[in-house]
Amino acid sequence: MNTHDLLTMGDVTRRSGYAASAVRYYESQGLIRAERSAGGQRTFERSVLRRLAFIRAAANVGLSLDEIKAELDCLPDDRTPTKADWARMSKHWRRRLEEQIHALERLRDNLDSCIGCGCLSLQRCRISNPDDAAAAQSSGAAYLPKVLRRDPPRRRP
Amino acid sequence: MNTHDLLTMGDVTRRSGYAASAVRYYESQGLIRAERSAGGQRTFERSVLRRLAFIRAAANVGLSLDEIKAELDCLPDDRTPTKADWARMSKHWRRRLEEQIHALERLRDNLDSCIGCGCLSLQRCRISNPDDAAAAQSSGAAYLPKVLRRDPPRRRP
DNA sequence: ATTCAACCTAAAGTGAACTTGAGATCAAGG
DNA sequence: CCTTGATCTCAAGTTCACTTTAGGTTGAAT
Repeated sequence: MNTHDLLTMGDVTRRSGYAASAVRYYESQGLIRAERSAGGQRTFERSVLRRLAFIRAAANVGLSLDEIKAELDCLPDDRTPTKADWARMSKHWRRRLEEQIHALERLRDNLDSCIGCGCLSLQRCRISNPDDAAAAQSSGAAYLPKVLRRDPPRRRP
Repeated sequence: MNTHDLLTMGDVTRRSGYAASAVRYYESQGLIRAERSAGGQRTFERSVLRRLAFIRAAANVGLSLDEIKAELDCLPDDRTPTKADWARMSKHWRRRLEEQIHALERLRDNLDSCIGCGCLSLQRCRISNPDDAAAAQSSGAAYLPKVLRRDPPRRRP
């Protein structure tokens, strides 16, 4: 560990939990920045740890690296983020989180009601038999909460 | 649309919302089954729509195709699933859904408390500054809910 | 001075989940 | 019969988010 306020790659991997290859990749994609020592080795400012933590959390919320980069780009890395910066970003996240939570809750509740409804044959239960609804309406899988619906193919982050 | 009770590829793509290539892929992976017409074209039983809806929902819950296949393999496709079949599978899902929901809620609440806590500089707030906690403890990103933590590298579906 | 872990780069590889392309065949209407 | 649109197969390509490999350099400790 470096007592100086610049971090080595080793410091960063140990403290962020990311592999060096991932850290280098994030740098190559412009998500984090690194200076170089005389010999060409990376040196990081402490703030990179915050950015990496942010990246992990955002990825967990389901943002793609491109989206994360877009968010980070609004956060000038030469100054400490202000409350306004943070609030702006979190509004974004929060909406996403809430959507995910509600979508999952709806899905869960549909499961519950299906089990509870006694529709043994699964013939008329909406969740188990969405094809009829689809045939009647035209769009397939209509019972799925919108946020979770991956329309035609998945776009997978 | 076919009035017969066997479906063509076109019926299936229209009614499931999946692309033909995806349907063929799922067949190749053993997630769904198809008979063949004299000329070699696929014909599907209606139940394939249920399976496809199941696949989409399960994928949305975050199951990989392998996991989905494992679940589907417990569902004999020659008979209508019983309540027991369904209950068994849903127990699996439900736990997963609940974990995801709780994890997201915890993340959201952390965001809230961070915004509410007035830590303008983000210097001492745990969510914005997990590096200090990490340094003190040793494991990085300790504030992330366990289910969401993607430890070293991502496991990405 | 030597050693050796820690770093570096560039390019290629990985796995999941599909999609695309090429070229051939099928099925149904006119 | 002919045309047209739907399908077929098989191989190869795509995207994402990294990791692995190979081979060379750095820098702190002995």
